[in-house]
Amino acid sequence: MQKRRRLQPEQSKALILEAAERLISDQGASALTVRGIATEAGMNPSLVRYYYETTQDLLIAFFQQLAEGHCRKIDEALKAERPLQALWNLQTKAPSGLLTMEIMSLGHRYEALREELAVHVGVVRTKIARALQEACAKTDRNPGMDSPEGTAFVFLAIASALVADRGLGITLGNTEGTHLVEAWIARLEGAE
Amino acid sequence: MQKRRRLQPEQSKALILEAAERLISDQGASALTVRGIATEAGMNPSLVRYYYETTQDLLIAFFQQLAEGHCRKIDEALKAERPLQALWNLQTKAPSGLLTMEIMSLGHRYEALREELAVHVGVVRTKIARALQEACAKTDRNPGMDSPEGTAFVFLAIASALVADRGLGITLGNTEGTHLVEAWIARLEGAE
DNA sequence: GTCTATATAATGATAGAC
DNA sequence: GTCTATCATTATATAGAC
Repeated sequence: MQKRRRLQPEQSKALILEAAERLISDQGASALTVRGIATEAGMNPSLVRYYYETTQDLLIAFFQQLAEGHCRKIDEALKAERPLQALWNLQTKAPSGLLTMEIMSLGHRYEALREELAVHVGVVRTKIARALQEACAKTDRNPGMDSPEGTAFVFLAIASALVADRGLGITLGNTEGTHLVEAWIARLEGAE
Repeated sequence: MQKRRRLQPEQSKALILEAAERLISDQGASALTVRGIATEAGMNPSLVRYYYETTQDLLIAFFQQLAEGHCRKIDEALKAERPLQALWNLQTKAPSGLLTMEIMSLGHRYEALREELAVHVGVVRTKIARALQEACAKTDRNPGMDSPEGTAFVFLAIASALVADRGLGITLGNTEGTHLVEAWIARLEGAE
């Protein structure tokens, strides 16, 4: 194998995590091997292990970066004119269709990842719950929203299912379900 | 290894599929190996391959059996006094928490399984959509339900998320989300 | 129908040269 | 920081004895 030109650690690490994301998205969690990542990133397998001792370490780093980016995008969406619709777009229009599902599956296998995942989901749901409350307060519709957390859970559940379906080629009811949610959002944000 | 007493093919096949279900539920899709199944089922690895040539063949057989059982349970639930609540119980009280998620992940990997999965999801959603229509017609509430398929999609999305959350130890908003859905069902079935 | 034995390939992991 | 070389383990898969 040809020697790569010497890179900064941060560059190599970034290449590794990008390769991991591509592999999981395209081929599923079970395709995530050290060798596969190395090939995908155009480097030697040993180099992957040099930066991440175990597969779980790599997964944790990968997920933390993903979660951080996700939180940033959520905070951006919250500043939009219609935050709920922006959040809905963020959660459903994501290009990496099955990534979330594969991460849950990996969380089933790796205890440490599962804990990270649980924390992140908690943060996201709390953010969305707050957005729901604020939308209700602003438009005076449904001002006594019974449970923002419960509604946030439902909101995210539908978005996840939509993305998973798209990844698996399932379509029955998706368009109509999307319309139901978007109509509900429009009503809540007084934009109908 | 001690020789097992000679079994009927159907018995051995059943043992294999049961072992597969336990493995996937407990340890995730990536734990599904011929050796793992054989150990779990108390038989020789070669015997597993005698009945199922490839892992994909085994998965297809496993899923078809699972899907068949699922359809049977749905049809039973449809005969209940409150079919929608019975369906909700069926979809959310399932003991095998992460099984559905793992199967979707496997579907990501195995093309043939993905197709089986898509067909089954279509059948289930259609059954539930019909139940929704009938419930509306019966109680004269929301008689012009705009989209039974869309509502069925939403119904199943929330149920799946609930089960996945339970498997991963995520709880934020689940209780409240459940109440939202159950109240909605009660209203639809005129049982409030 | 059940098992032993084995071939082949891929896995995670380690030691060490450069 | 990057690579070669190698190990033990585990995977799928076959051939054939009983």
